[in-house]
Amino acid sequence: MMTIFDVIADPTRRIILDLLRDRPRIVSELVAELEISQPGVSKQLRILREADLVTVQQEGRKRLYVLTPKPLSELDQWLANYRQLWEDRYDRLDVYLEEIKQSEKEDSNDNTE
Amino acid sequence: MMTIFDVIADPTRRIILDLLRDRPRIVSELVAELEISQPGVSKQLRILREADLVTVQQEGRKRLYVLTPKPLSELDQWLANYRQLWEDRYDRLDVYLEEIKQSEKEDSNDNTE
DNA sequence: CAAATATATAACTTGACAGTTATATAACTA
DNA sequence: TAGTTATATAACTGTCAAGTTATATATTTG
Repeated sequence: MMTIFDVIADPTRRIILDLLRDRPRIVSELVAELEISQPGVSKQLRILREADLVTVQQEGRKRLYVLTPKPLSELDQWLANYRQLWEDRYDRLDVYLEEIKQSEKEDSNDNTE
Repeated sequence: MMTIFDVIADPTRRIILDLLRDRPRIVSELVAELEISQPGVSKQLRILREADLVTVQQEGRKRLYVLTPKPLSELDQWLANYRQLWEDRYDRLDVYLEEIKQSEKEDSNDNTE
């Protein structure tokens, strides 16, 4: 099965999600925007459906795809563990070590021989 | 080249990031935690390096890997476009449509024959 | 210096997945 | 009902990346 990480890794699927963020779309609209074949689009839509990132509304012979973004919150939760780290950058070991690395780089000029 | 989406899509790399979130580690420590070979770990570390998600500190013959989480903010920015959508769920078209879908499902019980 | 340790790189294999074309299914229309 | 439109599914192909083993590189130690 595909994790949410796998699902959003694909650029085509991200484009679809971004399009649906604006408004729901029928398949042919998505096909028009994406530069791949109609079956290719349907294939990605199936994956998005199985990940519960979209739902479908039958409209006669058309199908309206609607964004249901809730599963993205899982990604958000994972990210939350890191958010703090990149936000307050000043009392962190990694920054400290990077500074060391920088000064060592500057030193290492005379070692070249 | 690999996008940040590709980088975090791999479960091994996510484990490495999560381990480094706790504290910096030398390669052999990471190898001990992950169930793949040492070269396999080194390969993923290279990808994390190229994505600027980690930096290395040479410590004698050991190498200390340190998390530098800033590139994850790109992912965060992408997510930000959706966060609002799953948070306020009550005036959204998608929820409305999902309710319709639900009641239609309940109706379709008598069609089974 | 030789042996041992720590890590990286090279070459290779394999599996998965995105895209393709061809076809099926279903709904509307003349 | 026959034809057309809209979408999905099936079968196939090619690419790519994750892991492997073997080897190279670099550092420490006796």
